[in-house]
Amino acid sequence: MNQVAPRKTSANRAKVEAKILRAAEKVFAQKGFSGSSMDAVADQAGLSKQLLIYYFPSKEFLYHSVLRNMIDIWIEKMTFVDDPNASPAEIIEAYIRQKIELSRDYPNGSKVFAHEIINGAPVLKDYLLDHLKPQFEKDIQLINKWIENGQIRPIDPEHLFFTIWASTQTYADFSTQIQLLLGKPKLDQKDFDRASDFLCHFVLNALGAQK
Amino acid sequence: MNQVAPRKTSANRAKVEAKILRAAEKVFAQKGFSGSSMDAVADQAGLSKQLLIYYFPSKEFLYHSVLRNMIDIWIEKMTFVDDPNASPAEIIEAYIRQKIELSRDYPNGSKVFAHEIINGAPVLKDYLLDHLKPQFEKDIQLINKWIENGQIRPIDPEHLFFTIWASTQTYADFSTQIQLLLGKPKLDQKDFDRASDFLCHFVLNALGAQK
DNA sequence: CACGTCTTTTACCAAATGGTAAAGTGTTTT
DNA sequence: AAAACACTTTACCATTTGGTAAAAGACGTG
Repeated sequence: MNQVAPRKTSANRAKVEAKILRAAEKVFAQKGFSGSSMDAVADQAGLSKQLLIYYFPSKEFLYHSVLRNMIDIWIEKMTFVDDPNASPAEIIEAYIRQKIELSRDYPNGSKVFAHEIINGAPVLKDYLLDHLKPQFEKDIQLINKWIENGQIRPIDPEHLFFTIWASTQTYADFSTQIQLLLGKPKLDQKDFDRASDFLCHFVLNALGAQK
Repeated sequence: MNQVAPRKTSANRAKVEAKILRAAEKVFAQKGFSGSSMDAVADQAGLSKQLLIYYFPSKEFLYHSVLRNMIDIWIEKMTFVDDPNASPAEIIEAYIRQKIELSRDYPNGSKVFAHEIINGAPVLKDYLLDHLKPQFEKDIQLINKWIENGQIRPIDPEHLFFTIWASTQTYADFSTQIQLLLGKPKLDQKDFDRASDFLCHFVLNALGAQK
């Protein structure tokens, strides 16, 4: 039957699986699903292709696992925190900062999603419809309420989200371009802070939202 | 029986090449370079793989041709029009609108670039350094002058560009997601107009730029 | 130590991939 | 009409791809 102690082998397996998922995330981030090979993932993870296949029996399963590993935290950060006591400015500022943190902390995850969406979201489409869209519509309503109450300027709430998503995720997805133009080999904490500060001021000014 | 002037064969070749480039753009847009096969491009163009290879002797050459085909118009639209008589608001509004038009008119080109940049810009890096960066730095200076003159609020000019680029290109690159959330099978002219209007108002308000 | 279970390696394989070679067809030029 | 050129098809090929099968090793438990 089942062991009481967390069976040494299982513990090991979890570690190997985590290592593989990190490696796969990196490879898929660069080349997308079709452009990535199991061999490349195995190399990146430091094991043989056959062993990789032992842990993840197919490329599709591996890809789905990578997505599943990120999707919940991802969608959570794409929706507002529901705090009825906070002001619009506070909610939006917290929102922007957490999105930038996501780009900083999970650049590969962000790129995997970017590939998936550019590709037409063949895998994530249903999930986005079921989980992101309802949240999105709720958040739209909240923004419309703010507009009705005169708390922010009247703007197109849908496009506000598209703009915030795009301009926060660009620090992950297009980091190469940004590094190139800033003349930096890599974006550091200061760059992300500047990005957050810029975007918060920018968006709050655009909305005419007082802190 | 046949035209003498612009050598019938050459004229035909130009047409076939154009057809192939359109097809390749579409395929590369979906899967990126490594994810695309010559077979897929040939299929999309409606000819045999061998014939495709006759016109474009290698996949790399085809990819480079696709990029070369877009890059100049692309970089041109990423830089300000130098009109010393126009106000900041006018320049920026024109800039945003032309970027949105680019997303509307060349969604596949935009996605090919997106793949290329996400991938680390292996092909375009040098070109961006040589052509985009100098223009970028010139435009930064112009914005700093506006700030000094009190024509717009003081903001981080670099990040202003990153935000405008991201939020205009998202209507091409992430159109799947936007369609999904707007509940539309395709973005139409009205959607692009709304996006332009939103972004112009949004950015000009954020900058405190009077029209 | 012998047993079953989990892990790793070795050996293979059919399909897809980018590409070559050359034969055949059509068209233009001399 | 013949030579020269441009286009298209057919045949082929080495490598890479995702994946299977099974043997060999590692290891804790009875």
